[in-house]
Amino acid sequence: MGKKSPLSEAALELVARRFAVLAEPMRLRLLQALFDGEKNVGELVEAVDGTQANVSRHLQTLTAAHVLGRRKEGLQVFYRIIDPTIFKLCELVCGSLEKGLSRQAEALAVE
Amino acid sequence: MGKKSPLSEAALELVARRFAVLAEPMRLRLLQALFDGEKNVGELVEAVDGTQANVSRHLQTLTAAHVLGRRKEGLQVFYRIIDPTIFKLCELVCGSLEKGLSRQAEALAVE
DNA sequence: ACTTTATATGAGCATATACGCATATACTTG
DNA sequence: CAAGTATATGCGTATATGCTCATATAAAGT
Repeated sequence: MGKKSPLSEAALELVARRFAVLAEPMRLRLLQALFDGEKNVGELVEAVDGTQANVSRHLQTLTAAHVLGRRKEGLQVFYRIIDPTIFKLCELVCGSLEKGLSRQAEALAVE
Repeated sequence: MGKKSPLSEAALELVARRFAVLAEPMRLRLLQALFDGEKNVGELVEAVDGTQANVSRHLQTLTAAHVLGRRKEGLQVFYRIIDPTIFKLCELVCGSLEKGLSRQAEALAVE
């Protein structure tokens, strides 16, 4: 597949949707909590300090987007990251933000 | 800087904000139009087939997020991508989506 | 100074979505 | 089958944001 052809409108909406899934602090906290492996909902609720209902909803969103995988074991449901690009995406953005912050730091130092 | 420490709430909001900036089809179209170099607003309006007002707003959003840079030349304003991570971010997401699509294609073929 | 051209912005409307509360569903155990 | 536990979901509300129309600003030419 080529790299230069412009994406169709439908493809752009998929890309946008993907970024939107990552555009919520609570969902990022969930992903962060899952960085070191699978957890069940109860553990996640505690890890991110949210309500059960809200955490559950965000987990649905991430699962529907194929970012997370779901595994049921008795009463509990375990979630895990199944999209390996998530790690790199977060690294890239964090790196970019660090540069931005050091830029700001410089500006403050100068003035 | 370490790679494993959990991000603060403030940092997570910055990361989320960054993803949110990329979570709109129109802004992605603008970025796509700028992939091969700087363009002025008029050219962008035509390239993405939007209204001047709307394009201008999205350009402000992207500029405020330090994704785009601005250069004024007479009556015209030229925008360009100044954040090099944008390219990699889009590549990663597109790659991930392609996998998703081929997964869907397989599923269709099987059933 | 007036007009024209390029870009930005204020106001209002429509839509999306995050959150909380309550309740439903699914599974286990007695 | 009743009760308890873990997770999901319907509903209402508040907030954010994208879009359009109209208008404002800024720079250039006459």
